[in-house]
Amino acid sequence: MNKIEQHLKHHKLRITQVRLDILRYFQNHKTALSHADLEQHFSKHFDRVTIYRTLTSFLENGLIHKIPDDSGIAKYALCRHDSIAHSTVDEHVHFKCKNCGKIECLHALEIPKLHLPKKYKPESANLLIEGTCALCNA
Amino acid sequence: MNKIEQHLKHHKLRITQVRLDILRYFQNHKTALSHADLEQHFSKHFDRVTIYRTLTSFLENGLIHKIPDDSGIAKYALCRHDSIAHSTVDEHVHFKCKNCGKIECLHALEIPKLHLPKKYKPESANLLIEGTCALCNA
DNA sequence: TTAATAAATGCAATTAAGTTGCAAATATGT
DNA sequence: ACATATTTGCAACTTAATTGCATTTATTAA
Ligand SMILES: [Mn+2]
Ligand SMILES: [Mn+2]
Ligand SMILES: [Zn+2]
Ligand SMILES: [Zn+2]
Repeated sequence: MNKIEQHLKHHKLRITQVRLDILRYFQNHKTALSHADLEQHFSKHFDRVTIYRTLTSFLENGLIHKIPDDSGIAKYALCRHDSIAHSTVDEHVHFKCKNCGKIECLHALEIPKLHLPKKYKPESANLLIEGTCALCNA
Repeated sequence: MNKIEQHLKHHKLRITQVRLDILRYFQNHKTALSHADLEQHFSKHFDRVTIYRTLTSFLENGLIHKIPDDSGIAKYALCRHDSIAHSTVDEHVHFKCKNCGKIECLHALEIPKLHLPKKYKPESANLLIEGTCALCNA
């Protein structure tokens, strides 16, 4: 039982080929991925609906998170609680490059807590910064 | 020439019935609206494509802004530069209620500037806070 | 090792959001 | 009132995502 299989096990997901392959693919990419990205790469091997359902199962079981942007196309990236405990919701900033279009997780940057108007109860937050990324500025 | 007509004129848009009606509708609603919301209300009077194109023209001409959330369904709200100058990009926080589903602009809350990693050049930012709103907590 | 079973997959069909082309209608400036 | 560029309605189309169902597979327990 290798690392990736353990990762699935740990999140109570059955070990199947599509899950192993897509999980590894996420691990090898530092930028967020859309269904279309995965379909492009895996359509020879798996049905597009299976890819959708794989993303859904990863999302529901906390392996990945969804990153909203104004495009309306869902993008996902790995959660980083590679630690033992299945906890610590890691809320971090996302960066979208206007040049190359890629979205990155800035795990080092926390989203600052704001003082909301009376009676508003915050539970989670999403901060997306747009601009040009390090690579495109090089 | 009333207030709403002037608003359109000021943004170099021709004065048409659908624009007057939809602009007024935005002014009367404090929460963000989707195309579906507008279609629900206006389908008797205007074609759905016309409503899409009205939103696009409002967006391109700075009357409204688009608010990204994880639903993938585009929501829009009025920009508030009712001032004379066509400027001052007002970047503010948005709040989405997990109970009633409504999205509000928190114009009073600015998005804090963060220190990004080297070579990243920020240009704009979107912050969406989710939780329960004042009304749902009352 | 096998058998039982719950879960996952592939495929076809469907829903839903948004876009495009084009002819007809209309707003605006002269 | 006229000329013209813009806007509108309608039909068709694209794209993203979902659903139903029969088949296959992973897991657990005999
Ligand atoms: Mn992230
Ligand atoms: Mn707003
Ligand atoms: Zn870039
Ligand atoms: Zn609410």
